Amino acid sequence: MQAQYDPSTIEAAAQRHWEAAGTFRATEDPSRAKYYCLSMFPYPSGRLHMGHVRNYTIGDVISRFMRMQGRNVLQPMGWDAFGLPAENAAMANRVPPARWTYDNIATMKRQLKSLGFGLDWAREVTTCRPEYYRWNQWLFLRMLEKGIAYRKTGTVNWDPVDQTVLANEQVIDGRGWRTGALVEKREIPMYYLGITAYAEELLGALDGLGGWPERVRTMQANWIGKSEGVTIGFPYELDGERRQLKVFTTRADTLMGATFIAVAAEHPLAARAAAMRPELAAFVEECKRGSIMEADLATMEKKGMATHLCVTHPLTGAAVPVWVGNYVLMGYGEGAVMGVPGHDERDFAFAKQYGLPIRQVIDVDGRPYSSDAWQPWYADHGRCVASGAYDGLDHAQAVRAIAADLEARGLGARQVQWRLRDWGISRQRYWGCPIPLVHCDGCGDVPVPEKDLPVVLPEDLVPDGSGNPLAKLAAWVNCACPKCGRPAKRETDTMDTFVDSSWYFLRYASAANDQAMVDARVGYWLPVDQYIGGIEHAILHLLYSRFWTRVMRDLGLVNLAEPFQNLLTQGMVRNAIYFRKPASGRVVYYSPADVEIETDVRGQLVGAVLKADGEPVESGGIGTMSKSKNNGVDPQSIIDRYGADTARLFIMFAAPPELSLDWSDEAVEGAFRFLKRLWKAVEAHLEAGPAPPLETAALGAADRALRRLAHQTLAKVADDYGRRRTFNTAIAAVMELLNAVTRHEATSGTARAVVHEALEFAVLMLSPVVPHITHALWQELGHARAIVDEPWPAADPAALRQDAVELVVQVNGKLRSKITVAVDADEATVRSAALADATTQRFVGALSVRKVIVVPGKLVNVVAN
RNA sequence: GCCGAAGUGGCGGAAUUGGCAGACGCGCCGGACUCAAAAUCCGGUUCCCUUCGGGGAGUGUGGGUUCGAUUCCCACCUUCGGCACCA
Repeated sequence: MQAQYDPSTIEAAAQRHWEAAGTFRATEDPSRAKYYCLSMFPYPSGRLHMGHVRNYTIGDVISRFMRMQGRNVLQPMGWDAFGLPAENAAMANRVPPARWTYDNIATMKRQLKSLGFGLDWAREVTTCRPEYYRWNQWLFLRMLEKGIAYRKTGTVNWDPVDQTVLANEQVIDGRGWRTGALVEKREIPMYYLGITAYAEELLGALDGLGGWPERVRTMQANWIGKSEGVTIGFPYELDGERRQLKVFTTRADTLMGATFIAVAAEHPLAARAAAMRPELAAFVEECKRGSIMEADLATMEKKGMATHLCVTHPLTGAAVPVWVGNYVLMGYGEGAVMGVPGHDERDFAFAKQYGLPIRQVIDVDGRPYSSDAWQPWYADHGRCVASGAYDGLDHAQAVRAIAADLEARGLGARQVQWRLRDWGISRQRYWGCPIPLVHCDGCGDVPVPEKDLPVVLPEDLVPDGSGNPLAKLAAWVNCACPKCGRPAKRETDTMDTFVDSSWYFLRYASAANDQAMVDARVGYWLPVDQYIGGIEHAILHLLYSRFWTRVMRDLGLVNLAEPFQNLLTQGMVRNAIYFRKPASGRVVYYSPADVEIETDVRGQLVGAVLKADGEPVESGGIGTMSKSKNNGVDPQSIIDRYGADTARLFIMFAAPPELSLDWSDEAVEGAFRFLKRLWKAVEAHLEAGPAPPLETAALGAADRALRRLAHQTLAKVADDYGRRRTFNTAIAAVMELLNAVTRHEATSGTARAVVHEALEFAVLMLSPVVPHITHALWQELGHARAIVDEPWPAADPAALRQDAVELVVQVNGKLRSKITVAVDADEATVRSAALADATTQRFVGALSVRKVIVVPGKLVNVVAN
């Protein structure tokens, strides 16, 4: 056996074996229990980053562990290959997005292989290939037929200089990223998918997703945002016609306190009033500028302007002024809200600013109300006051009574409102799946017939930042109308890339089928048993996938509603941030690899200097690895230097998967050191010659203790991998076992036999995390079968047996002593043993014992005073 | 702003159902080996006090429940993730 651990040769050998044996090729086998382990597929951005390594290592550990548990494992991989970064790269390098994307895929695939992930590459999916996205188009047309997909206008960011639509991330401080021009909002026709029709089901089914983190279910529930309230009509007359201005509210009990109405800038009534007053028109225009992002809308200064129109209060008949408010969203509810300054904080601030009346109509436990300053309890539920017939009613009673009265007059109805909006999928971008429609002057929007699918995206265009290059390609745009045959134009919008990722997990199970989107194999593999990905996808991607799967169910294509049975959301990978801020000019960030840390004698950080010039740099704390902060670590550099196993071990050991993980060069070194120690421990054991067979009856106390630890560790590690998913504690437990093995006096034959068993267990238990070194060590330990095909070993109950157990003794809750009692000692025996203990007595002293609490197998607490 | 998390030694973290706070690893200190260094191995390492037996404090802050709280409850502070055209 090699005395030195040499990762590069053993990793190449292990990978060759898996490749040659087709180890990870998954085949449907109804006689075996399947396990579908899915990691979120990457966007091919260039090279793998540490977030990918973390994601895929977690998936690979689970896959390999489940394989050892006897499951028929499917672990596929693919590429989320459409998207904006490819267009940005195209502009920067004048290379078509397709070339850039395919080159990146080749690089990243090589990297994934070098990390030793057990992936079934025969099922690889690439979303920018026509054989994949043709099914996006096909299903979109089915949705159009069913009315699930439909057309309406939507708001986009418009760059007036480049004459192009901007993504939110291309808008920086309200200006276009390339031109610096002030961004405008613009209404354009788009295609939407009716996810709101599924809102009730998507919300209700969350309860059944016990394998998902509670926080993700809560976030989804809040996102869907079911609120039960009342739609209220405020009557008014316009052009001699009686109309109603509708608002939605969950606080109909405060209707008597409504002193104004605020409408969105895009509301028809605002447009109508603006036509008569230039200053209002200017204000409406101002509101239409600026961000379409909710975070910006929520934090911007609340502004308004009177329309000088009034509507009638539906209960009192009083005139209520209508204002335009920049904080009212056209997309939510009716695009208008009733202003109740007395009991809503935002309305209160608005009323104060514009001198609108503030009225108390809810009493909370008789607390004194003053309209001078807002108090948080003003928004609490209470009883109606100054509300005429409704005085004295509580929240629920008042809502019911007011809704009934409004309904009787035809001025309102109880209604369920959703925060969730329909999913706009049109993108005015080139590098995406073409929306299969043709615009004909005579026939309107005509779907491309199924026989003409796919509508293939040309792959050789280079975008220049001004508009969509597809629109400039006459040969592609101009076509014949499928209905009347006359000249027509293709739709140049492409689909949101979330469409691609909403069903790729189904395609893996139906790989290479060119006749259908999905086939019967979905029935065997789905649902996904374990899905792993970043917490940043907790809402959108997961919600869209749940929706899309239901649509396919309703179209009779699949027989399931929930695609992901268990979900693990992994945390971010972070690293230190260092920078200098020159007196003039921009902040410069330095890679932590180029910075020398200075510590005091306790190891506490006192300063940092740049290696290049020895001058100090400032510390910016710790943040997510990113290009902008220059604090990323290229996984390739770790693989090249230490091997894939060290990279995998470090990343799994440094933190539990759900928490963010802080990079540490020293800890990587530590992981490498552990693997060297493991190698050396096996080598030293084998050097001493073959170990005799294990004779359990002949073991001494020390041998029995080591054997017990080895068998206990088997159960602990299986629980950590399989149930708790705390890979860090699993690895720590094997480290403890290895520490015990190396400390063990292994001179006798029986001792060597126990050590041999413990080493085999350690190697088997580590094999999901570090598959290459354990592949080699397993061979060295004398096994012909590859370790990847070995089952998880069974613990021997006899090895776990224990006669005596140590208990903690507390006096008044403080640890004071320890006693050893027989494992089956009854409570009275334990109690008297604790009280008889000399150290316990010293602390009890003259105090009288009030109570003795015995927790079997754990502790005794003596309460005395 | 709204929604969701997380705060424990010098650092990453452990404590699984309310029961020994700090497992495991990093760093640091001391020692062995070496001409020397690296590598490796051994020992120590929460803080404060100590007559070296031990004693006291301690899990972001402030309160509460309990024989017992890192764990449960209330309020607050800080940091991080998402907010619909980044993926």
